[in-house]
Amino acid sequence: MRMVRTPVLNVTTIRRLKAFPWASDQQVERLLGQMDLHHIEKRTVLFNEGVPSDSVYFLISGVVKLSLRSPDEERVLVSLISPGELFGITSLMPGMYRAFRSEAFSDCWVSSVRPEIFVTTLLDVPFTDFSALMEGTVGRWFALLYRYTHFQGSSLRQKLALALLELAQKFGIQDARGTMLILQLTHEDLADLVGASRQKVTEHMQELARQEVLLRDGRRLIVHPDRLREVAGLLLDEK
Amino acid sequence: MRMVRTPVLNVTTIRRLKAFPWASDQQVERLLGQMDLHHIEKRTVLFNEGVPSDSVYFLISGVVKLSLRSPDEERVLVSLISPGELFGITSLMPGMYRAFRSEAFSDCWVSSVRPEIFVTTLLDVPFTDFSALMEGTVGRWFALLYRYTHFQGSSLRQKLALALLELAQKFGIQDARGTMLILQLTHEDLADLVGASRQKVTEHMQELARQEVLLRDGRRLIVHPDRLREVAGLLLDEK
DNA sequence: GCTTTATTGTCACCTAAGTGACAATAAAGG
DNA sequence: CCTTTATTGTCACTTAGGTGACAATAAAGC
Repeated sequence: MRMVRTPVLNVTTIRRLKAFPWASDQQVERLLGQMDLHHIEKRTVLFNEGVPSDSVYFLISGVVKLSLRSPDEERVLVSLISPGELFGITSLMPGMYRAFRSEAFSDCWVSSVRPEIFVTTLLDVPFTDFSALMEGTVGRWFALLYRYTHFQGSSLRQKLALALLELAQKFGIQDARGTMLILQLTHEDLADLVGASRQKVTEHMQELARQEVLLRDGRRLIVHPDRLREVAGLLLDEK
Repeated sequence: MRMVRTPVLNVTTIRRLKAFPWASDQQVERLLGQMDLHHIEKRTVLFNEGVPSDSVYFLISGVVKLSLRSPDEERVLVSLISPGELFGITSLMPGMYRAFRSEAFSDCWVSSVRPEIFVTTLLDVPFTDFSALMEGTVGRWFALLYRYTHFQGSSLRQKLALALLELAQKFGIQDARGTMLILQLTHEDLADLVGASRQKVTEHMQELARQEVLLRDGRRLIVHPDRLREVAGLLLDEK
């Protein structure tokens, strides 16, 4: 039997980890009183991508790994979390699902708390207000991060589909034939967006048009989000 | 002479653009009273990467492009902003510099406001508190987005350098020989992190060791952040 | 210390995408 | 309408990195 000594979680620990440097001792103490402590063994999954976000986590010791599965079932390692870091912060935005899987990369001590408590303790403001503001501001960054992490391990074809999907959400209007992008994009713009050459984008766009994933009306694009999602290798419930 | 009609910027406009849906009419009105309005011609640069962040922007009409220059002087198109979106939100975190260049992709109407005013009007909380909390929570996402956007148009060698640089910041301790990563990483982990094959990572790691950008002490890595930055193709003042 | 398992090193071969070069269209400007 | 310029289409060729296969080490378990 392996002995595990429970770490002390007090203001001193928090200060040593350089977490929440702006918060007062009282605030930190109040927060600590409402956080619980878990010991997580290496390779244990804390949460999976796609599940509802209902806690904020704080890493006390060990290393946590954030990952994602790519279209070809490989795992993309998105980030490694070091002690003193918060993670699982999709829970600070309303109705969001986990974007990444988090699992213990080594044995860890982790503390968790409900996002409402986290916010109201550290900032004297109603959670719903804070949360809505977060979504309106940082939500866009998040969509970007989503696209870029999904680019990893994707083919040009899949990257194009992901990029067009994002454009359809932002610039699409419904049309009898699908979703029309109200935007004059050249193949060169698309190439810059997915990090590819103009020529290959031309080739793939023709291929996508041939397969009726999209069609061109002059220089306007009309796309089928469902088929794009399929091409991008996303499950139908994602995003 | 081209006529430009100044758009009306009132609560109705904001509601039509579906911006700040959570805010009350009074809040929106107070905010509008403190925002100014600019007409920006196509291709005009609003801000460049690397300059201090001192305003939040709101796009009323047109399209704004966020971009980045890659190691080989190409431009990476990071995102296209649609009407109703906020951008330039690095200014919501303390002391941050612009990560991307923003320029008008078409003729635009843009409104701007100081971040302190933005936050205190929409949320009844001191800006410094809000800003610090943002940094402590969302700041990590931002670092991730930074790495992923810089991956675009980089070679495996450069991606490895970027990834190791991030790891050095998180898991590095000073050592006589450089910055030691207190982390047992296999080449396979690194490969998952940069989206490459294990074999090629092995080859490049040896090459980097041969050029004394890093050295191995058993399974521990000791890196030279300055040389990594050079390999990654970052200017010395970046990050 | 010896066996087993994980990691690293190396190579030949394959493939997706980059590149240069140019023709074919389409849009824009007078 | 005609000219100029931007965009798209196509192709042959090159290249970075993926892949499979296996040997050489190193670490872990007993």
